[in-house]
Amino acid sequence: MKVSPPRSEAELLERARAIAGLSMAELAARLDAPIPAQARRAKGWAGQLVETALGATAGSRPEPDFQRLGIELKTIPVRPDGRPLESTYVCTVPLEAAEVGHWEAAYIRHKLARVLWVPLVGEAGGHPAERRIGAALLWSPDPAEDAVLRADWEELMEQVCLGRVDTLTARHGTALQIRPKAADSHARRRGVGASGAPEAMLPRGFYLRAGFTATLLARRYALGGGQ
DNA sequence: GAATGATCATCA
DNA sequence: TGATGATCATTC
Repeated sequence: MKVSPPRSEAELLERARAIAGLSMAELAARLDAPIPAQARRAKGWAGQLVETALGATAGSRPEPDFQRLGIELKTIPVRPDGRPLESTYVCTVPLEAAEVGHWEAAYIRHKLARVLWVPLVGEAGGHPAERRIGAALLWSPDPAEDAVLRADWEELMEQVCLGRVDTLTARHGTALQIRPKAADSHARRRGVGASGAPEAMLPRGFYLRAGFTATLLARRYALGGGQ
């Protein structure tokens, strides 16, 4: 089944409302999509299905999911109490010095400028198909959140630029962290080595910590309704 | 291969 | 139990 891109923010939010309350199994049935037999084979399945249902366009290209609207779509697994089960992948970490600029122009900042969060409610360890689609939240970082992200990004990217990627672990950063992001631990990309010269290294990704996304998802209740 | 979509498996 | 590092599927 093919869904056309939403023409407006209102249309996107209406579509998100329309699928809220469905289980992922029910959404899969509507879209005539198969359900992976094993949970460990289903990484990314829910996210891609919700993309299809809402009419996202980017596929695996480095573009916003809703290009015309400048909105990024993120599904996020949450417990029934609303707390995220996992951290959230954002984008690849630029490992070559030439790619690094300043926060205002950073790709990750662009990517997080406007995000439609779609919670998928379920228990830890449950099959993704059993999760239920929650109420979506269209979010932009407030000044405090932007400041936190910026501070983390500057600290982390300084290390990258200095060729200290190998000393960076997921323990750095209060909201944003850097973790491996690859098919396996043998994958290699070009980056700034310890000597300052280009060197092959493990690709990394930026992830939002669960504590950060928990707070941002909770904001809707604090403000009395979100969207 | 490298980007997207993420969750799994393990250990502190 | 939660966080870290490793891994899985799909697309371009």
